[in-house]
Amino acid sequence: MALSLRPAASAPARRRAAFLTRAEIVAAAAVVLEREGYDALNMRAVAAELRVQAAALYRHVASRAELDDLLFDHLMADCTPQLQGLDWRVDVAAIADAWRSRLLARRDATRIALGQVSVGPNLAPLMDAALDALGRSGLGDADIVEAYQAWVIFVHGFASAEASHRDLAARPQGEGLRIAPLRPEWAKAYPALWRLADAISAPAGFEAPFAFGLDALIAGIERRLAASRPAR
Amino acid sequence: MALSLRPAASAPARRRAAFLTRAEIVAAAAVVLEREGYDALNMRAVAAELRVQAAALYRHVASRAELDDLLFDHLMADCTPQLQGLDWRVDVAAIADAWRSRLLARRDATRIALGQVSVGPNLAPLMDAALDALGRSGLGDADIVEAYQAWVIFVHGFASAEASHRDLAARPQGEGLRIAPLRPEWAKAYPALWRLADAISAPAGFEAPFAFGLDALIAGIERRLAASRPAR
DNA sequence: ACCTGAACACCGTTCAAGT
DNA sequence: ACCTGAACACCGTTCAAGT
Repeated sequence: MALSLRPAASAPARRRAAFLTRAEIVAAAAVVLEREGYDALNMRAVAAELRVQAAALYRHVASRAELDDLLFDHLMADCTPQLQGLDWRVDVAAIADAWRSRLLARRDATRIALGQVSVGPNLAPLMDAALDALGRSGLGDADIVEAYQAWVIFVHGFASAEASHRDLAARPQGEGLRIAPLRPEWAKAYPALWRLADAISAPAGFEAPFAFGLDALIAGIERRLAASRPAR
Repeated sequence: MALSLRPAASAPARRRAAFLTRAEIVAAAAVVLEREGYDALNMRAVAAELRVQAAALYRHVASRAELDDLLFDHLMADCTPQLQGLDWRVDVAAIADAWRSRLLARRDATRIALGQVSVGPNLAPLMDAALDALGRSGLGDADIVEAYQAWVIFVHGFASAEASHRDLAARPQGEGLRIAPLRPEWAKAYPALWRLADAISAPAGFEAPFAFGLDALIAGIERRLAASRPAR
């Protein structure tokens, strides 16, 4: 092998000006995610974004799982909307809309959210706003927690379904093979499924069913309130 | 190297009696899943369960993703409950309960469901039963689809949350580090979160919030019905 | 203390060669 | 036609060695 004639053009990658930080790593992960998607997000890609070796990341984050945790919280930064603080129903709906919109606005955010369990500095104000709004309805603590669980599962579930439908629809055509090929012999056995299959696999939109579910949950809370204080 | 003195004791793994089949592969995948969990489910493990090389599987399934699809449908076999077919509300609730129970009864089923999009022979009757019951409410087709979407997302979302909470709680202690360590300085900034954090991270149970959400959705359908035929 | 270079175990997938 | 054996690319993670 001949020695390279060029000096140190692509040289030993001169040391970085400063040390790595967790925040820098998380921000780089967010860039990779937005640009290449979750399937391309890995420790080597994040390291390359920072012009660093993958092993260097482990000095600052414990594992890939922890990075995902930190990343998800990062994606939810400044998501809490301005609230009027008067009508709890309005606020609960506003937070749900903001949360859902953010999940859909950050590429593959719902795929990361799945393994997510910890509460970071960006998720905390969002959760607090939701719990506070639910509390202003007059519900007791146990009922607030129940309603919150149902509400947050609904918001995340809907965003996940919408995101994965959008991904599927955007496939190069042919990759979409995995989409339900309903079998002809089911026409008679499963008439309701047969009749509605197209509408289900290519829904007109997600706003309407989202609003339907959200309204139903809010109405459910109102009914519970009415039941708990029977007379006035 | 000396020749082995033992004859064909652990010999060339005598050929299988019959050819592999898709059904056999899916069943083996289900066995591995139940015994070792989703993290240990991979092509080599499924192949080993069948005493076959991993590459052999690709003659019968296109990819790991397709195997997951087939596996999920397999896990939902015979899940459709006996329905009275009279009151749609009762039936919608019964199907939701059966669906949720099955998701929770099959180890890591909710983790597979996430990528799931195709409709197999076991999912078809379940979906048909749900759509049929919703249709018996008197809703129009567009509304049936909306209600179904909200309903199925709620059922799957709840089962996912319950399963992942159960997994987390079952960790050897110490692995649970990823559970939200709320920061002390949040006590004042996020009082609602602070007050309810314990109840949220260690919910008393999932039956109650599940029933709450399900009732709310059914009540939401009733309200829509009432709105669409104002007088009788 | 922090990062590099090299390695290890693991996993989905392909492919030529056997039967 | 189906399966084996071997390989490839890839990924999370570890660790001794450099600075």
